[in-house]
Amino acid sequence: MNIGQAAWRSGVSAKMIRHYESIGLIAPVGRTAAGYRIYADSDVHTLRFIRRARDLGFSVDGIADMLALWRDRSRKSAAVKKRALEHVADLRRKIAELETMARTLSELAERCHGDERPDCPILSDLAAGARASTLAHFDEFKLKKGNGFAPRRRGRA
Amino acid sequence: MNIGQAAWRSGVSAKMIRHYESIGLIAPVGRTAAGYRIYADSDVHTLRFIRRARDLGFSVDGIADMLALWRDRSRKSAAVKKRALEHVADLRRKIAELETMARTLSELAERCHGDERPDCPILSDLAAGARASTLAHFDEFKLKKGNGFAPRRRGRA
DNA sequence: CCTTGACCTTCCCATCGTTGGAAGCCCTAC
DNA sequence: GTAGGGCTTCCAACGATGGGAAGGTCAAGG
Repeated sequence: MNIGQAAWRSGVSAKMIRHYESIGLIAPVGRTAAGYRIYADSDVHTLRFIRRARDLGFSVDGIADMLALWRDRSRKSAAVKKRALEHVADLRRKIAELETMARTLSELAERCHGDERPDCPILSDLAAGARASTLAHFDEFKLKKGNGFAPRRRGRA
Repeated sequence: MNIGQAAWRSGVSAKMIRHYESIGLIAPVGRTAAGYRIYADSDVHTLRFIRRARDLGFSVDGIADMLALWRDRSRKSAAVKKRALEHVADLRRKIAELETMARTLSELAERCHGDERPDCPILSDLAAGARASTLAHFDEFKLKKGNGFAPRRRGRA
């Protein structure tokens, strides 16, 4: 079958199939005399695997790992589980991050009148700026710069 | 002060300050004869506002909106609240998405022995592929393609 | 005076996953 | 044989950020 049908059957767009081939996630498939890519059912199967992994939020690298494990019939399920749990941990981290944002922002919004008046704790918070999360970067910065960086007087700033 | 100190004080990297200027999020600042950008305390204040908004997950467009509201002293707090709550809704959507992934994946991982044996429900699930989330695309696809697209026989695929 | 080193400038490239478009060939149905 | 779709490749963009090169500038110190 052509790439269009493979895309349709797998749920991976033709565009992405070509992309995945170009970055080496999937091996190049055969071509017709005219240069059209030819896909077999097994290729569609692989593409569905990829689609499903993508839906679970795996990165391309992660998908590559999972694909390799899938194809390795002597794999240990421990290896698969490990990968999966690492990914779950990543997801949880991300979720916690977003949760913090959402919580902070809805707390601020709750305290906002939301009427005709201009005063609003949301803007006040943003304007105040220097708070916990915003202060963290000072350390990052000092660390990143190899330190010895602190409030030394800068030229004629 | 120079860009480096403005970056240090605001928590926005010099790189990003230049970037924000180039995309019009912040107005171009004055320059010395040598072309160095010159920042005032008020600029640092604006940069901190941006930094804080970014920490709350606002996109550049969102930040631009918030900045405009901040500067508009006749704004209605309702407008600010609306924007903020829209963003919270976006965050919640994202969180729900990630939650679904994490939950699915940890359920699968829970059922995985995680030992020397090769069989693993995680890989089985990925390989099965065609399930709820993965089937959704058929509709998307048909819709996107203007329909009348269904299983019509394709040439000699 | 000249060097050193930290700073600044612009410009290009990379990331990550995905989509869009353009130009042009191929295939099939009518 | 022509219209229309599908296929090909290549180039670009999104969002936010970082890395680095090549070169100008500034302050301090020998």
